[in-house]
Amino acid sequence: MQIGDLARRGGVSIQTVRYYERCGLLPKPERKPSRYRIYGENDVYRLQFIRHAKTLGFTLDEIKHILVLREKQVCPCGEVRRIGEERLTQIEDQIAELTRFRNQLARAVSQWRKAPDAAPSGDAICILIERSMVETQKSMNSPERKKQWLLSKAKPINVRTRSAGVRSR
Amino acid sequence: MQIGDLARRGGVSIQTVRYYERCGLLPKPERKPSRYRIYGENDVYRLQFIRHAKTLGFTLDEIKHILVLREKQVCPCGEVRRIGEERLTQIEDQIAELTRFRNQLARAVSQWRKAPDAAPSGDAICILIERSMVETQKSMNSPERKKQWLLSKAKPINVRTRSAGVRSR
DNA sequence: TTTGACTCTATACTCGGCTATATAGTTTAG
DNA sequence: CTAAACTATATAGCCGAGTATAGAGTCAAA
Repeated sequence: MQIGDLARRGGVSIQTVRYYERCGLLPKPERKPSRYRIYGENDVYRLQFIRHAKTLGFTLDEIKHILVLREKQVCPCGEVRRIGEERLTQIEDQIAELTRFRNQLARAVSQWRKAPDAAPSGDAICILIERSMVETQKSMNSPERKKQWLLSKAKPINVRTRSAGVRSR
Repeated sequence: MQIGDLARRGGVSIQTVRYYERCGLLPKPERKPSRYRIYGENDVYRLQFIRHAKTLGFTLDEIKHILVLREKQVCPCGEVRRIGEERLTQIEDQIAELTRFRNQLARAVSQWRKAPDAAPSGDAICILIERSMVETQKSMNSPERKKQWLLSKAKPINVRTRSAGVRSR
């Protein structure tokens, strides 16, 4: 099996396969005399594993860590549980934060719906925003910044950007 | 007023002020003969406006657009409303998506809590993840990818990274 | 044999909003 | 006068997970 087949079956692009190899997520494969990479079924499986771990919110670094443990014959279950719990907490924090944000924005927007347009005058830039500035400034307590876990998961399988045979330009 | 004072009063770093100028969010200021930038009160106000629009989820591009309208004496209220509604919808979509994700992950994690560790064997990589693979694969409908509005707002005023006078190294 | 499909490496670019560094000139307090 | 504190420009880097491009080599069918 060569790289294109692996990419198709693994649901990623060819560049992604090579990228994963560079990152150490896929092992350096054997090569034909032409230097073409040769893959087997276990590589397909590994790609699917990576894909699934990604849908569970694991970063590539974390997945790599798990794969390395596995290669050292060490059971990765503990790590997996730990990361899972951690990610769950982060997601919940993020939802809470987004919800607070949504409420603040919703309050502003609902007032904007009622408010009439105002011609620009003086130093003012946009009275809608400026009004909501005054209103929210009291309640603007900024929580300290945490690392964000931007839903990397939503990305849906990423089925080959451009199908084979379409030459660029 | 020179750049450091503006930055302090506007709650951003000096580099950010210059960055905003490059981006067209702040006008090119007058200069002293030494080429030092000179600012006035309206620049402080403008910075605060930008900061506040950012907390409402506006991107710098959108804020710039509003400021440009304002400079052309066009009332930006319509745009502001439109962007506000749009951002609100996006945030709500994002919360919904994150919540779905949270549920999926929570299901997996709660099973991992109960499951015993398993020594690595055969082709398997991590049975915890692999098990949740089989279980969720049926329900894995991947919604098409939308632009994310990663809570740019949480960033809390960004009060000068390094206080004046502390030299690097 | 030639065309088209495939693959190779290396490098740069994407997104957004900054931040950091190097090097040089200016201003102010003691 | 000198040293600290400030400012200037230009350029590169960060984060994550890839994507894009250039230029070259390989392989199979008609």
